[in-house]
Amino acid sequence: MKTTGTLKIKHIAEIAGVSVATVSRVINQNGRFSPETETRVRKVIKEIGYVPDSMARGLRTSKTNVIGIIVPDILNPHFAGLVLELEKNLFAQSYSSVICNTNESADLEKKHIDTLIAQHVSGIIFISGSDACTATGSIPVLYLDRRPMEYDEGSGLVIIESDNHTGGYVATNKLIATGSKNIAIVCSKTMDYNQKARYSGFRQAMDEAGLAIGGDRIFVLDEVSVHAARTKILDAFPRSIGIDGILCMTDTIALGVMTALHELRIAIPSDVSVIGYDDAPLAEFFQPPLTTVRQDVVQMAHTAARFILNMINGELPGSRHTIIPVTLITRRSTR
Amino acid sequence: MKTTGTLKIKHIAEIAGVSVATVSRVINQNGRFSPETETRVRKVIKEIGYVPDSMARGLRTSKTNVIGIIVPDILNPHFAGLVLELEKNLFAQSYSSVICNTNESADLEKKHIDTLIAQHVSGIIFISGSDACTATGSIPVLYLDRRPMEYDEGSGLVIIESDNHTGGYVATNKLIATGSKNIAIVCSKTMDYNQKARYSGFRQAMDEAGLAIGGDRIFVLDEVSVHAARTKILDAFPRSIGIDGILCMTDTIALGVMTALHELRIAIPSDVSVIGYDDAPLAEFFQPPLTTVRQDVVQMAHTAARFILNMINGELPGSRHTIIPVTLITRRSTR
DNA sequence: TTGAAAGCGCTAACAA
DNA sequence: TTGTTAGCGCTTTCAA
Repeated sequence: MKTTGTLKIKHIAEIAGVSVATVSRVINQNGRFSPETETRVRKVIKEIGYVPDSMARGLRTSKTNVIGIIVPDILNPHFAGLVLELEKNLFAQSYSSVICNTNESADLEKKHIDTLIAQHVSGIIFISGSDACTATGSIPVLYLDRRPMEYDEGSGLVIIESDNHTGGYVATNKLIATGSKNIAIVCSKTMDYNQKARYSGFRQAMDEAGLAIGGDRIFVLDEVSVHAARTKILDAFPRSIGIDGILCMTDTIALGVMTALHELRIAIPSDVSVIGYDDAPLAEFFQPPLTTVRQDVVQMAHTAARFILNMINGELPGSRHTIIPVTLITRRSTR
Repeated sequence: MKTTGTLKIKHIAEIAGVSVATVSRVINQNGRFSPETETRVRKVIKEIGYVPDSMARGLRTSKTNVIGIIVPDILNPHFAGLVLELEKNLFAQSYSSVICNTNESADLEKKHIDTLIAQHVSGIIFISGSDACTATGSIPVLYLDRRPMEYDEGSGLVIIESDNHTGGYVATNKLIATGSKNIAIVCSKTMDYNQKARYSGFRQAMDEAGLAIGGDRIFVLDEVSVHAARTKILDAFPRSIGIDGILCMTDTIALGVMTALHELRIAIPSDVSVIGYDDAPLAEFFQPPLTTVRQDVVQMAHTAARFILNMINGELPGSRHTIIPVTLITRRSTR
């Protein structure tokens, strides 16, 4: 086994006593060739340790077996989990993943997309929800977890998301079932479609229970961070009256809320129940352990990987709009 | 701005009224061309949104501008941070990153390396500490954070790591300075070189203070996880006597330790001080906020990116063995 | 300062 | 069944 890379298809052809075309046919299993030829060629390839130059091949076929993954923030465990599972599934099908962290910047995202296109990636998975997919030409594209617009049959977009409406609904119902009546909600200024859906679930549950949604019980953060949530609660909570349950749009927010509540000497859950969203890796070790809505990251990524591969092969994805169920994880931050 | 990807250098040349060679020269900043030509060409490129085909370019130059990054676990915030910064630095220099998660499996790592080689990556950064770099042929390779063997001038390895010995040393000294005398240490069964170095710092500090290292105060975990740490402390702590300080090899371990201590109704830090390692994103929100050793992930990644690029360009890396300083972050888990 | 043209290694028509 | 050959889009001599 010599150092790969220096030998070309021409050498294989010469040694095997055939033409380069034949070697190519054997490698790619297309066209016809006699069994003897195939055996001879394969033998030479193996002996000599030949590996086709994926660059030349890619130039010729414009197929790379590389998938671009656009992700807003790989430090967020939810996205990291998605990326990890995606990479795992794709790799198992002989696809490489190029992960592009956008840090929520549209500019950076655009640059990344240009690079991916220049690399001729076979497909792009957007976890970012940006509408930059319009710039991707004819490359198969799919949205995972986030999406750029209200779902519309005619848009032609392929979307895989988790059941955010139900998530918000069951979380709120949990709060209601355990005795909360004056329920607050903490969300971020940039309400994306996921948060909107969670909010609509919240509203449905409140409506069904005949509970009012107080405008002064909707806390809006400038950004999603523990710090922002803590500050907001510290500032606004003392002025609010009678809040006995808080629905947080993410576990990160929930941690900030709980931290503030501790500082205000408000007991969780006896005074106030807190519920999060995502089931972050550490959520079970918060004080108290956090009741939260778990998204099925494995299933989401698995489905996305399958669908993008379908699309690359010119097939239809299993579905244009897939909604993955969520699970309520009950711990001790609710009564 | 049209859809990129379908236009080639030839189109730019036609529109700008020059030859493809000139366009290529402008893009690559080599050869000579008049300032007016350059301006005109750049304008067209920008207007039309042209991006060179990296495949064709790669075929021609046999340079891919892709770096492989081997990482054990992207879900670990420490590694995720490293990867994020690496990707950021590399992207700024027009390099793409292919992130390969090994899940600590040597088999999977080997497969990933084969793929990277077939893709003709320009270089590989190992965050995994595996010795699989021997299989990479003549591709520039560099170790970041972890390494496969005791440092040896003659090995020819390029290693960038953080100052683990000093980290263990200052952490232990913090414990000692705040009154701990019977100090325990929690590490994992698979003591890698980082943990060994932290341990040697611990030992030096203990020696200097004339403190004994009790064999019954060394807790060894089967794996690094909150759960394993919690279980171990719950089981072993009640049998140990007089422990008043605990040095944890990672923040994850520290969280498990603190959780167990809470359950055992042992107060932190008044009964026992706890100190962690890594300064995980959530460490400041633990109850109480965790004193820990922060590694300079940004500097580590920055250095690694610079060095691998050096090596790819046939230069020597800045140094064969770089040690990045650490910082003690004092919070309230120590007295 | 610029252009023409020869490939980089491979695949896929088209011929034989 | 096999071989010949024309490019894929780009960089880079070599000439002008």
